[in-house]
Amino acid sequence: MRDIAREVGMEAASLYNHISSKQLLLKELLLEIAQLFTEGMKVINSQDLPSFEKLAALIRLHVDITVSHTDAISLLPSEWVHLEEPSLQAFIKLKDAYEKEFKAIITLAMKEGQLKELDPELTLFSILSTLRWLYSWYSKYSSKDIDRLKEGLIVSLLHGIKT
Amino acid sequence: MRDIAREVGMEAASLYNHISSKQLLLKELLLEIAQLFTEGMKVINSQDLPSFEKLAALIRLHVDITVSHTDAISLLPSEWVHLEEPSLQAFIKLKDAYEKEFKAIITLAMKEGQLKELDPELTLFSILSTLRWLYSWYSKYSSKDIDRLKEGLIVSLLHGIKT
DNA sequence: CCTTAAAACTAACGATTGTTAGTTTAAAGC
DNA sequence: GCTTTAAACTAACAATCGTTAGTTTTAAGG
Repeated sequence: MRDIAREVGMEAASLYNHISSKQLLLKELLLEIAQLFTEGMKVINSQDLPSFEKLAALIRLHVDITVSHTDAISLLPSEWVHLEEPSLQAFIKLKDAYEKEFKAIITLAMKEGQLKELDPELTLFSILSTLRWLYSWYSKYSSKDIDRLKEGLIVSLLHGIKT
Repeated sequence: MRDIAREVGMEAASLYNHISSKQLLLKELLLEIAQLFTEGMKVINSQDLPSFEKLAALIRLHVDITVSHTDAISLLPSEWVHLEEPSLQAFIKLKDAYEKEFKAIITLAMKEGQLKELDPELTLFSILSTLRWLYSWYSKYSSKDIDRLKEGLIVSLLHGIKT
């Protein structure tokens, strides 16, 4: 809390005029981001798209959220375990639901012959790992290149890199 | 330190008969793993293999180290930033060298027409992200399925998932 | 100008952190 | 059986943690 206070130019105690606890601060940051993904998934799933295109849209969603919320999203992979109940359960619920829907799209795409018939779990894991680590890396792309990054990821993650 | 002590069944102070500081504990864990990757890369690079096969070998290397050192490797992605000098510089040096060699193999594979001519940096990032997150996920595979996991990853990451 | 309310401050609390000092226990070698 | 040494213990330290209480400053409205 003293680090945060220094960063915003006040004393640690003064933070408590704005936020009631450190734990609540973490919760608000993480659940806000989780909501963004949940809503993005909802929008994409409501559209009448081929499942392969839904996967491409999900990749673009991750890039967009990463670019617009880089700081908060850098906490997501490692810090959510420090949430306390009931926030922890709420977060896990959103996370599990998101991954379940993501996997359902992958499975459907495989059934429809748009993807190779591989292990859907491994495929999900492989795509999500890359998208979750984006924040630590995307800064090498200028804001103008974000679209190129999106399409590059779609090729890498979906079409494959082998000739 | 008290948590670690409880886990090994002794008092926190007793740990100092075996290790001189918490910081040194972190350093030994992380640098040992970093060495494993560095040596693995050296072995693979010394072999006379097509660059595409070197990439497959690197994927197998990551799976092997993840399986054999799961606990220590789970610290690698997020905790290395807490290393103090000079260990921090030593670690970064190994990390940078590893990524540089990995990228060189990717670039060569592209030049030789074994991979599509994509952004090598993005390709590296995409592969490494997945391999670095393996630890949080591979436990769903039984020890007999490790070979299947390796080959599944090679397909996903290199050959691509699209039909 | 005076009042009021938001938001900063200082000072300190109890808990926890990594670590040290000094002591006791356990096991091995002569 | 005595000595020695490794490795456990208890007790406590200084520093840092999140947080609270009480006070002062700042700025807006009547």
